Amino acid sequence: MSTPESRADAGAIYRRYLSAVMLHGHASAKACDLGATDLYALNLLELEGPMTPGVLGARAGLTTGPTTRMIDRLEEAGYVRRTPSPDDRRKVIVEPIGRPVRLDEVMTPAREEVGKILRGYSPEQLDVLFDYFTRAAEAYRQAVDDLHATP
Amino acid sequence: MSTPESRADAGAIYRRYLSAVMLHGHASAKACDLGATDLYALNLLELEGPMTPGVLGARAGLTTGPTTRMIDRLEEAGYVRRTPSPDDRRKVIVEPIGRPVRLDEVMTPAREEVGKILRGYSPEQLDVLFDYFTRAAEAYRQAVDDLHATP
DNA sequence: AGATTTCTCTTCCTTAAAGAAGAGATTATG
DNA sequence: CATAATCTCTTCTTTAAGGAAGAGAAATCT
Repeated sequence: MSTPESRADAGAIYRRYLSAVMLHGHASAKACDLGATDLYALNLLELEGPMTPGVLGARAGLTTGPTTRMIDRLEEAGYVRRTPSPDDRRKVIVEPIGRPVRLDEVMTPAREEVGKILRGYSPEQLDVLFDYFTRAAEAYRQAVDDLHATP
Repeated sequence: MSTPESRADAGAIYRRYLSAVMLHGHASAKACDLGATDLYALNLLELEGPMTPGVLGARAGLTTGPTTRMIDRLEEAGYVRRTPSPDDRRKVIVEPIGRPVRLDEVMTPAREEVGKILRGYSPEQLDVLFDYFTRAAEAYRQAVDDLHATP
């Protein structure tokens, strides 16, 4: 499982892994009646924290009309909350509410399975994995920014 | 970076990582004018290999009409190819075409950045990571199946 | 062989999400 | 202090994707 030959299809393994993650995310969202854009916004909020409808819409590639309605949907479904901005009364802050309950629930089986996998590693191995998670997350976040900058 | 305290927010790190991966996948697809369903189908094909429109549509949660049109879109965009099934002339096999060029291109910056990160690990550490990728992919794939089974 | 089922595709209709334009409120600017 | 700019939201229209129903070809069953 770690011979030089097997390292050759590292790319394939990695693509397969990414596909599985994406597939699962999508399937979970669909099971919660969450559209693609709504899921995108939730991921954005999870990753970057609370932001105004303006920037949220811009980063999701939406004009203001759809942005308002998307936030309406997310708020009604309990994923998000609108708070007036303290320093500018025109603005609104959209913040994710803890963990989206419904989504969390749907993802539980996968999380437990992954947890099982992770518990099979030694502390040193876990250090490697979480080091990777941290750095890869930042790399992907950065890549999204760049994509958004040069369309 | 590996103290017991930091292990406490393992969940947060992992969620953040998943969000970043999803976000990047979505953003890349959008940059290629790929809708959510089309991306889902591509991931499915990447993960499970060629399949008929029937099963593809079923696994994507579509009826036959939208399925045909989705495959039309993917085929026209060069992501997929239709081949007549050799053993049943009613059937069609939908197979992904190598790596989707356009999508591949858009994802290049992230891939290179992740490659850079991976090259920073020792062979033993890479073994751990790829072992994880392999097992997690299977876990997610299984979870999607289960989601699909019990809606 | 004839009837039935299976599979894909086509056509028409419905629905959900996105764009455009502008109103109302608030802040910044000259 | 008045004008302009900013921010969110509303309304109306457009577009893209999905559902329903059925046709045509081919396999399966009796």
